[in-house]
Amino acid sequence: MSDLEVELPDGSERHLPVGSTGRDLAASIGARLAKDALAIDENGILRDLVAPLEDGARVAVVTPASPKGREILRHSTAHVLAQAVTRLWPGAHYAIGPAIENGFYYDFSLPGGAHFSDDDLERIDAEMRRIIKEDQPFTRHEYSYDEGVQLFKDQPFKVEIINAVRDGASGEDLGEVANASVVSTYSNTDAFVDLCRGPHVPSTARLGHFKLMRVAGAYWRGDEKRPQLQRIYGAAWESKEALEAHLVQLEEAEKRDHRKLGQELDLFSFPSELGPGLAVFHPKGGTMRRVMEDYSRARHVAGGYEFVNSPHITKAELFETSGHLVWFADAMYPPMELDDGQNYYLKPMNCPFHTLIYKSRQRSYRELPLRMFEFGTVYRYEKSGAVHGLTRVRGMTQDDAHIFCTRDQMREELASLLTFVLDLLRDFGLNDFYLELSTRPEGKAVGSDEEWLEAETTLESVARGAGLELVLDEGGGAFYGPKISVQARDAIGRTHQLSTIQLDFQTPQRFEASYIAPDNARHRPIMIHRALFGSVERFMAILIEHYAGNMPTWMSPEQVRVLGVRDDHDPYAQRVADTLRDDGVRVGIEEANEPLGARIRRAKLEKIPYILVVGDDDVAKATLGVNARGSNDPERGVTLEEFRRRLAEEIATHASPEER
RNA sequence: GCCUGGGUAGCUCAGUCGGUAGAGCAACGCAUUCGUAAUGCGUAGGUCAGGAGUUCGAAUCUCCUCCCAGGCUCCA
Repeated sequence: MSDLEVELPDGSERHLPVGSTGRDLAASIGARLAKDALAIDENGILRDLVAPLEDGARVAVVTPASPKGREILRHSTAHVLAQAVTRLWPGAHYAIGPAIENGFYYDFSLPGGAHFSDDDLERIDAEMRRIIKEDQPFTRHEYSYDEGVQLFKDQPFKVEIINAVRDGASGEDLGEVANASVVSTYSNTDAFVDLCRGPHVPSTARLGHFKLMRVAGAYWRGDEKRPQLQRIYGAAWESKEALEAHLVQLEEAEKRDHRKLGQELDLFSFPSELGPGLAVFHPKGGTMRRVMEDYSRARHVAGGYEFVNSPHITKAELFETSGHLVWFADAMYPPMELDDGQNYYLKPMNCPFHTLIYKSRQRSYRELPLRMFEFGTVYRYEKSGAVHGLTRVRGMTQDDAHIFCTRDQMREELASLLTFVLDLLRDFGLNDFYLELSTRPEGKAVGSDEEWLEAETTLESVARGAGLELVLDEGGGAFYGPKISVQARDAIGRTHQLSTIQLDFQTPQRFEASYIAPDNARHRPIMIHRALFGSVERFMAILIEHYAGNMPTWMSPEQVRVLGVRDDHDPYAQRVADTLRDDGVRVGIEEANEPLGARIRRAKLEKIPYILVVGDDDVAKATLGVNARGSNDPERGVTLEEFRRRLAEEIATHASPEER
């Protein structure tokens, strides 16, 4: 009897009878593995456990607690969701249902234009658990395209997918497709059949650690001109523990939500009188903001930037010249028409203003690079459904600068800029970065191919020179040029787009900006747009979430609060506070009208870095009781001098009390 | 902009069948003087998001508008 031979991940080889399957392989390795196995990875392609093995293949058995295993679990759970929905809503159309990070979703169109409600999730959940209990096998079948179309004649979305694949469209974004020439399906015991590339778990009994999370609208194939479908999101994991850990993590993220903390810590609010996406900063949030801005200003002074200012509104002419009214009008507030017939616009960007400053007189090559910085407040008419806390607003302040330089200077300027950016972000406590290169947006860009190519290749080589991971974002650039963006991972592993650096050959041309070079002729400068925080509001939101509201001491609105044990200690508490205030510390005091415990509790809830408790011993010996944020045992008898020294160092190094 | 779900005191939330509104915290007043996460008593606080409708009567039912959340689309 002839054998086939496969290679395992550890390099060993295994012989099995011809016709053996992944399941046979797993069984030959061990009973435990056979029980765990969900599918196999054969030469990098995932296949069902019951698929016959290929001679000479490199094979790995896929188990649940692995990235590939989870993907299969999630995808299979999505199929069970679709089956449950079709049982509960006969005639429902199902579209696509891929595995996603932490779970899965499936898109539906219900008969008669019905919609899911939150209550339906419970019914669907119960139906899914029934299907899982029925231990239905997932069985693969293959058909020709025509057979496939016939099979799914009542499922228009499936037919559209089959036709799109046959017509050579990219299958990637469709989530579930056939391979080059066959339409594959998976069916369960009853009438449910789904178009799918596979693989799936052997049986629904292998599933069950899932939770339906929410229902949402989603456009068919992500296109807002196409019909909107009903999407159900779910989380799915390999075990009860893993699912619960994920749900706990969601709760953690919720606790860090800057909108919640902004309310609790009295930092900012969104009065409904102002409208969506328009925030006001309260004194504490205002202090935090001032500290961030002051620090940024100081770094920019040191970095050779000039400080400029520009108004919030301007005649239409400026944005006609810049191209914004052609390319960016969707995101601009409608114009105000004035008596003289002029249209005035709120500015969505600062660059045209800075360009005018550049043009205000003739420039010499000796002035370049010329770096102009402004905390520029801009207004963008975001779609009402897009605004989100401080991270997506309609009025925001950018830490915006434009650098005018020669082509020869461009590369070096970009390289030093990247160092400048990363240093600044590190000073705010972010350390884990990668870069993203966004290239020319198809059909929405100005400038010649040569210019774009030069800009993109220059940016790419500078990005590579930074030694960080670089990810390509095809077509994600601005209409006037490509960009590098710095992405940062926060304390709980989420990534945020922060700084953007954009290269722009277009604006100087459109405004006919020039400089006189050593050859005594006019030359065109190039322009670099860059915002390091992105926007002050958004950056603050990210930091609040990164630190869960426990801001490093230098950024805390109130750094120290002094509490006397009894009211006859208040004068000493006041002297301590005065001394610290003279040191430049933001210090508060709460008089002894309430029990000490209550005052400490309040200060803790406000996340103040240091609570100083002073009583009889302290008055006698000029000492303090130091209760640091994050610590459970307060320190007694610290001299005022010692505390001042420690605090000054902590502030200077941007450290937090938790790090001590 | 679109889909789903929301909006009750400064905050977090109850409010039954349609019968004109309640708690805790916060605020304010008085008392309390205390060594590391909630002292006691009292007072005040509401156009139930706004408007229209149904009804003898609306926080509650219907419609419209505004705002919020989660998604989609878009994006810093």
